[in-house]
Amino acid sequence: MSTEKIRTRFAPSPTGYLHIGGVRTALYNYLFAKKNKGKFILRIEDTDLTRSDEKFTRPIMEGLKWLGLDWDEGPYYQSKRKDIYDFALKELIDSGEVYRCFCTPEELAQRREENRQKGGDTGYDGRCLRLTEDEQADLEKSGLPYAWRIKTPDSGFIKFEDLIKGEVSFPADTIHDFVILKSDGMPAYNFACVVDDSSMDITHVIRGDDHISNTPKQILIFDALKIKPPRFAHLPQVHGIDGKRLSKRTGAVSLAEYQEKGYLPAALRNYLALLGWSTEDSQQLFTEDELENKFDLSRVGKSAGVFDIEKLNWMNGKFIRDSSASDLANEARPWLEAAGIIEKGDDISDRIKKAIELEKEKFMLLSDIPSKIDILIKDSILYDTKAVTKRLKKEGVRDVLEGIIPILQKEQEFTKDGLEKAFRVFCEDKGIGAGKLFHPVRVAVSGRTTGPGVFELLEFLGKDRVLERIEVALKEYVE
RNA sequence: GGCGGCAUCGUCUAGCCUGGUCUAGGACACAGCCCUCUCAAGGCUGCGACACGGGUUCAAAUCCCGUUGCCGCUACCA
Repeated sequence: MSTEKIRTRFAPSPTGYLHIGGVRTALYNYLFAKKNKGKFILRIEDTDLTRSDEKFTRPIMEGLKWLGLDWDEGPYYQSKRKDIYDFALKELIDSGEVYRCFCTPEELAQRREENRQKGGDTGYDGRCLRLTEDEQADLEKSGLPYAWRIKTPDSGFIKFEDLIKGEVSFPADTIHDFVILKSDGMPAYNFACVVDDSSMDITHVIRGDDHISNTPKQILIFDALKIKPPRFAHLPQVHGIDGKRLSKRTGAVSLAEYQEKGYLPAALRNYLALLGWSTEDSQQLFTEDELENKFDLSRVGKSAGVFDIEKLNWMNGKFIRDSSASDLANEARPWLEAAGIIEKGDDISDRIKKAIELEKEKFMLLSDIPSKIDILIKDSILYDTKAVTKRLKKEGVRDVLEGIIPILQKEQEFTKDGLEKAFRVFCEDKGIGAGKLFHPVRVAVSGRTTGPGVFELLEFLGKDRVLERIEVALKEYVE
């Protein structure tokens, strides 16, 4: 065991919302750091001045926090670290590892297209490397903007040992001299990434495997800088149900959407952890501590996974059922307010918590809560047409309901046990099946065929409201 | 096209390194049954996979080679 202090990082670029695949990458970085008592660092990769926007950094950070992925350091912004990249570039200039390139992006794109048509190599042809010193000086004097390219070897192999994929090897001649400093003065991705990973002492680079072909380029930069590269772990991709990269068409892709739909952070974390990682016994449900203790990069799979919303839904319901009514009520506050079940800023009453407790096993999402408990909380209810037809517009219902009223009135305690006993006796006396009474009563007092057990329902509503609703039902719906 | 990665139930996966205990285990979904005043929850049962083709071996999901398929990269984007 080395005593090396583990440091991981999540490095999103602020060019849009927080993608769910990115969130999983962040989670794995976080878990790996926690598991090894290391540090998790947040770095914002905003070197693309045209696509980056400050307005995206906030939702990214809020999303991470919501999921419980708090970072130990940062956020560092690459756009504010220009001096560091310039310094590294200076080193490479001094050691002769880089050269100026005066080709414009347009020229490059055109040449690339031509080469592609011809079916040839699309990489940079190294023409600026062949510029004579005089030519170079002239071009520079003319004020033409230029970029810096790194010299890459044209024979041999670039290999590295990936913690997940094993040994990965690239023929060097497939990697052409690439730009490390753009003509606007900003570092290109691979350069900024290398300089930062090294200056931030990142020990393990854990990222999506769409970066695997960037890795040899980065290794080349590390080598040129004479720095030992970190360890790499390339995570398999997360795909949509169509097997392609996750896209809007195949479901929600932004973390915010899951939050808005009523998923619990703990459930999403659990689900995402299992999308690519597993324990030997295939354990499905984890507490936060278990996740941090059991997570292990060596047990991350190699193949891409499909994001399965059905399983997430099940897991969310599972976590909801395991939550206390009081915690649930607090988590559900935004939805309760939106539904008018509580006023903005009000305390959540014990009555609401009790209602949540009664219906807890039926929620899949937090957003399901209001529509399930409203019949218990609101003053007036809507009668479902189908429920009315099925249970109230039947022969004998009037007799039964009218007959039960005095029984209800007589009930002093109005507890579920007492009520049940009274109801069963009533059925016995009348010689009718329990269903003949229970079903109409449920619909009469709740307007629905579904909900808590009738006696829990009656007890919760209380005598006055029960009687009142039965009267309404009798008057409006029963024939 | 070139380069790279990947391949076990519909989906997430265990097993593969260290061949036999695998008539391939778990979970979601689906179907049925049980429980039951409804809806759920829960329990039980069922359906369902080693991509294909060659080797190696007494024995292969596991090792080797090839084929196919899928995905990614191939930018002065990250």
